[in-house]
Amino acid sequence: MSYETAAIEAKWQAAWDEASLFRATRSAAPKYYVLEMFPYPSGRIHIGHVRNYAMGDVIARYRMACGFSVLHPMGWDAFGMPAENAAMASGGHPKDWTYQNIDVMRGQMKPLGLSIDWSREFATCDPEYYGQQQALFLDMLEAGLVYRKSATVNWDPVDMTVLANEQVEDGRGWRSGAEVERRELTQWFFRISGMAEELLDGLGTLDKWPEKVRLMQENWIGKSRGLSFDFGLKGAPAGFDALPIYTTRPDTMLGPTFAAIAADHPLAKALETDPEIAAFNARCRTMPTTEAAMEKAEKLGHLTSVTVTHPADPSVELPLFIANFVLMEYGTGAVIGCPAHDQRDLDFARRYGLDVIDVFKPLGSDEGVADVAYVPPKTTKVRYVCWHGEPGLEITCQEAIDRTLALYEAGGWGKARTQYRLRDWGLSRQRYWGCPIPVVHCADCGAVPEKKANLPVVLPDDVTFDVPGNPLDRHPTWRDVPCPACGKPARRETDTMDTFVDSSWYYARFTAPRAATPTVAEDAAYWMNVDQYIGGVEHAILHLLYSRFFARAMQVTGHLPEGTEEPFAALFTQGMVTHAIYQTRDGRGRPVYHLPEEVDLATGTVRVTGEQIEIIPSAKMSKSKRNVVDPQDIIAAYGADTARWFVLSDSPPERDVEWTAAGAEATHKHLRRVHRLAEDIARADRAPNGADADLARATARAVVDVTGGIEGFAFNKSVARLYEFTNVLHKSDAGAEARRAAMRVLAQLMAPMTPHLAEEIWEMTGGAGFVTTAPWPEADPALLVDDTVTLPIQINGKRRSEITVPKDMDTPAIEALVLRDAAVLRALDGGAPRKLIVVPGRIVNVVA
RNA sequence: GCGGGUGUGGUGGAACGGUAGACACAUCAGACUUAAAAUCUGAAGGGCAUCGCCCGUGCGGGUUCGAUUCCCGCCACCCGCACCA
Repeated sequence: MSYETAAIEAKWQAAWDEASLFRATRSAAPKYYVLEMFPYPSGRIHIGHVRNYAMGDVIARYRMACGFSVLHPMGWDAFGMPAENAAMASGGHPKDWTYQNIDVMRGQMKPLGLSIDWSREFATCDPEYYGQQQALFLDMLEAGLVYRKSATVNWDPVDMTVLANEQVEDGRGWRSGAEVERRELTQWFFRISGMAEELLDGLGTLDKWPEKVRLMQENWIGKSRGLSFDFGLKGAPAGFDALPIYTTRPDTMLGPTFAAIAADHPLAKALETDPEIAAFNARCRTMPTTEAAMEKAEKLGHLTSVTVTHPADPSVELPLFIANFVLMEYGTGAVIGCPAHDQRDLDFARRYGLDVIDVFKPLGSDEGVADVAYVPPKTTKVRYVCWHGEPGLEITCQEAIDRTLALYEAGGWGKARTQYRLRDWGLSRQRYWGCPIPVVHCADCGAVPEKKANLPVVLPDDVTFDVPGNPLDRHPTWRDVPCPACGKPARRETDTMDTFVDSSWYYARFTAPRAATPTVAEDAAYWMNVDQYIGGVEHAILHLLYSRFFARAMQVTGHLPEGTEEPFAALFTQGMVTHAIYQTRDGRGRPVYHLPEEVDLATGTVRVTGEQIEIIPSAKMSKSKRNVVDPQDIIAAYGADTARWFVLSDSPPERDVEWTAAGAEATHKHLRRVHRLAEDIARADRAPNGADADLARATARAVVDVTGGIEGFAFNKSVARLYEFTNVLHKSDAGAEARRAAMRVLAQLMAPMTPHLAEEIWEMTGGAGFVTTAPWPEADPALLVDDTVTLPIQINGKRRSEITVPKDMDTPAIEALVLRDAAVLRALDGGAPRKLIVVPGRIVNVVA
């Protein structure tokens, strides 16, 4: 019998299915909830998906073998822009496109043999799902967690539509090429900032999250303590008496030389009677809205005729600028400029000829700031040149900050305040393919929540995408509904929800996916929280923070029980699968991307055209860059087990992995070798002999190491140990029964990674039932200890020799042996060692 | 720009502060073959040149008996930056 992957894999998948092995049920057993971030149905699965789900499956199958009642579901993050883009490009409907993609991708995933409970599958674009989301929204609205306010969007003046940041290229709309404007719209917001402190505190309990993710979230929430104060205003338009400011560096309050406000600041708008200011503000509003773009853009300002006066000393009068680097969304939309101690302020001051006042200097130096702002860590002790009448005060910046806060509070010039960088979550999207916001706008009653009885508010199917913009806005009838409050004709909200909303509670929905309420108390109580969540680092902030917010919001609204405020008990962030990008340039110098199979790497050319390619190494796989690898070919050629083993081996799971086609073949060879070995061992008839004990020890070792690798998310190490163990078993001349027993253990250890082959081997070698449900093997501790140990001998820190000694030999005895070692004698050349270090059980170092 | 990572042979990578390169890919040699494939066995960081030594974990410093690991300063690349999912 050869290793017929297709037949073997189909056989066992059918058998698992028949036995409903992966149907998650509440039971007396302890539960374990494994979840991989659900996929966006982009068209076909790519190798990154395989890596993600193979990892989750290892955990799920391992936990199942350990006796847990496992929940391992799968669904689809199905709303979003690509479906609308496809509709615009090809004339189809986003719904058809999405569901067809789901069918294709489900069809590609099932052959992988994942231990998924497919009975719980849903897509976020199912009305049964988003209807419950609308119910959640209404409850959150009632609980005061949702509100409306004005916010800026990217507006394409030619296409007359709102653009996502992604759709803005160099400040221009990606379709129209028109210069993008910022425009204000009234939009819905989740009050996530109100939970900033809780979300920050909660991070402290997440000891099974990567440190880096907690750090990133902490920095994102950005708690700071600073000074809140008002600048006085001179020459400002009527109604503007003061300019509120918040600064995290009150210790620099003696060095500001200017103040600046955002172009969208009310004061800046009021000054637009000056045509130059109007023009400057208009120019600012054509700048991209992303923080990265603003920070990188050239710092521009426009001097106003208004001046501000210092709160502690009104005789100090500073010029007021409107500046493109000040964001209205942050703080008060106005900043204090202290050039000596902020690089951005310094660049600005140099550009506009403003003074630079040193507030503090490094200890022992009288050097003033030139081109580089002096910004030491807050814990650094510095010399304050003149701190409120105390010259030469040598304290840390933090001490100076604290003293300044106290001084300003005492003087009534300002207030100490805690502030967060975290902004409220704008959820309105002016797009069709999303969850409709269940609100009706009534001329008399205002924004009225839809009645729960009328949910779901279903997206209309009869829409077209021949023109840009939101089809809901131009639908002839969908908008027209009676006001839920007064019954008069009113209009539906046509904005839909950010797709992040969909993915912020799906984990909870999986616990009762068909329920007529968002969740069911008993199911949520049994299954929550997710014990192991797995996904890409690119979600380290937004998705994970939003989910943590939603879990809390669902508690507030009674949809989740106590103890679920941290929905993901453990998080693992896998690395991305990257691949080189192959590109050429078109006539206008714009990049044209080529699929890996279209290029000839030997010559570095495109096969068909012979054009020379540029290779951009190691980039995130993306459809638009055409550097996506389809795992289908590997699965078709070698089977699912090979694909799974391949993506789990070699690279550590948290690390990005550069995909190369070579290697799948070799992986398959190994599995074939294991299969053949199992056949030999199953047939063999050989009496027990002395090697049985050695094999038993190697088996115990393998159990410990492979288990450790799985528990520690180091599947690559588990795989390496499995290779080693296979080699040992291959060479072992132990008796037939001993080898069969070891082979069964090998099957068990391989089962989470290559479940089909493992079942086949288990069956061949006389295992009972499914290897999938067989209890995870345990190692006999007695087999793990060796009675001798080999100690490397270092001379001056470099390995020169080694000795093998009994495990419990004492240090003086070891020292004596070491001093007789040939290499040591040679190095010492008759002299005595200056030092002899023996680390018991590990190493010896001779300092000559 | 800001926040967070990563960097080790030809390649993927391994290594509680303790033998750098486990395990594998690719390579080379041998066995089996008429031959090839498949399979099996073995070699291998670079160098000087043999049974010993030198150099080697992005770069430059430091701590230590000993540093891939800890500290300081750089460089390169990757992720995120709030309307991509």
